[in-house]
Amino acid sequence: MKINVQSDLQHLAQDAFSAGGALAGIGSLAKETLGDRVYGELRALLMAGKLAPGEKLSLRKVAEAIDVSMMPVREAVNRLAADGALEVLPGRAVRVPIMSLGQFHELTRIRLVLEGFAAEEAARNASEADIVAMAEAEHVFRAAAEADPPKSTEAVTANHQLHATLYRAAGMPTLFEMIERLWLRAGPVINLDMRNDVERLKGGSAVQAHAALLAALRVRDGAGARRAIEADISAAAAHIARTGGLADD
Amino acid sequence: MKINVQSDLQHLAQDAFSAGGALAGIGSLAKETLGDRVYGELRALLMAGKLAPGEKLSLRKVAEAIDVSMMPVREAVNRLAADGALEVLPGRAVRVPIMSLGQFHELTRIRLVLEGFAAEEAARNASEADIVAMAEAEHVFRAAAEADPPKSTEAVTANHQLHATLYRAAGMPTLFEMIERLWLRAGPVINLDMRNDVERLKGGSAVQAHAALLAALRVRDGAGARRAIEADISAAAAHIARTGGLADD
DNA sequence: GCACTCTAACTGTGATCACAGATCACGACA
DNA sequence: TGTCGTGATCTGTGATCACAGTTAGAGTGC
Repeated sequence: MKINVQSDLQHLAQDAFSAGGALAGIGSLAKETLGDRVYGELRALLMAGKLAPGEKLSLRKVAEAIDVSMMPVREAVNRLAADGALEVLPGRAVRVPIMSLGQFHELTRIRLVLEGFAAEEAARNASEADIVAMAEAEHVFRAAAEADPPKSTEAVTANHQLHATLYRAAGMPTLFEMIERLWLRAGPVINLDMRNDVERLKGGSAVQAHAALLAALRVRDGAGARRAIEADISAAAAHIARTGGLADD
Repeated sequence: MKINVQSDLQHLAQDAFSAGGALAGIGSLAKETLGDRVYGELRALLMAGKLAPGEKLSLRKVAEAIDVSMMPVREAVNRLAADGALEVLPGRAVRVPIMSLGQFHELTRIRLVLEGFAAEEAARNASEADIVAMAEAEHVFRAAAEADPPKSTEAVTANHQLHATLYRAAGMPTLFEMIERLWLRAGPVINLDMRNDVERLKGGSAVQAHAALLAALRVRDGAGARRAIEADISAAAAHIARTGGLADD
């Protein structure tokens, strides 16, 4: 497991090198620090579920894997810990938090409120370009989910892109950040599940919810968009609560 | 201004020394790091509105003021920046974020959703002890607000305690943390306003909302509790939007 | 063969130093 | 007197070292 982590980190380090160059051109003109880069890489790893709950990280190992000193890693880990995406135990150890069933339920209820609100706002404010982008993401997601065998990684990415585009379209940056933070917490659980249980993708509840969402958005039906998102979240959460192997606590 | 900040920091450093000792006995048995202590002090400063929006901080000055090295301050500032409570500008500067009117409106809308939800949950789950604690906080708040001259600092503290007790009573720790983070962002604006415009306290809209809240809680009226909190937030936000001196952007 | 002890390696935390970029005040020139 | 340049100072970032506490594994005793 540790070995997998390191290989993942090295892999992402290379990706981030090129991706960083691309982002430097597109994104903010402000030069990003090394700490920002490490933060982004660890964040992507967590969001994609590449780091399993309970998995321990070592600042030195991570630093060596992506070829920087310990300092930027410390900064990144501290920020992720502030986000609740990592946990720094008093006993000199940092790990991916282990979520209990109760915590997962709470997270789901908050997601219903916050993402439902964002969906309703997005129905009012989304541009045509936003809706087109979401339709494309939905198309990619469905293709990946219905492939045989399902392309789980692509499905996870497309699913996130679909949701992120929706929430960004609400036009409330702070709300978007808060939701992203929730996804960061849920990522290890949700995506680990999606990858381990690809059959769920073929069930179609997600595809169905996404279709209903797009239909609602096209007629600016805020309540309908909220219902669609709530159905999507609830279905996924119910499945994970059953099979996610969460601690009883 | 800078001088005030430093004196505030030194003041809090002394307070935190004794408070830390008390907390060590009451709170988590895990020994807190220096970084945690600095984080708590800066957080308290921000929450109380002692640091004005736009005010610049210096890692070295803060470190010297509370007599630690730069490292714990770096960690604390990074965590606060992740919370959105501080801002690290690319151009080697860290400051309290300046909130625009639009950002404040967004923050208020999110607060209405999140704190309204928490109030509704609290109405279901609050214990008698919780309600008693809130009644006491309300009493302290009213006394401080109606005194002549109004004791603004005490009022701010009591107000926060009242709300915090309510949200904690919802029994959703993650939700509570998210709300606290919102307060941390709004703190510099809200409390700076409360201190500068103590007359608002005498207006009674807050006192009125608090009374309605307690009445609703006592009969487990979730919808009523939500309405009371929404009224409290809306009234305060409307006042600040008028007189808070927020940037137009 | 099993349990225990002790040590060596490893952990995050904190301090200190080096460095490049930003800032600001002082001084020179027009 | 006004404006521009310039260098001393201060900024956050990153690296390196020291340290105490934890952990895991090898060795020893039963």
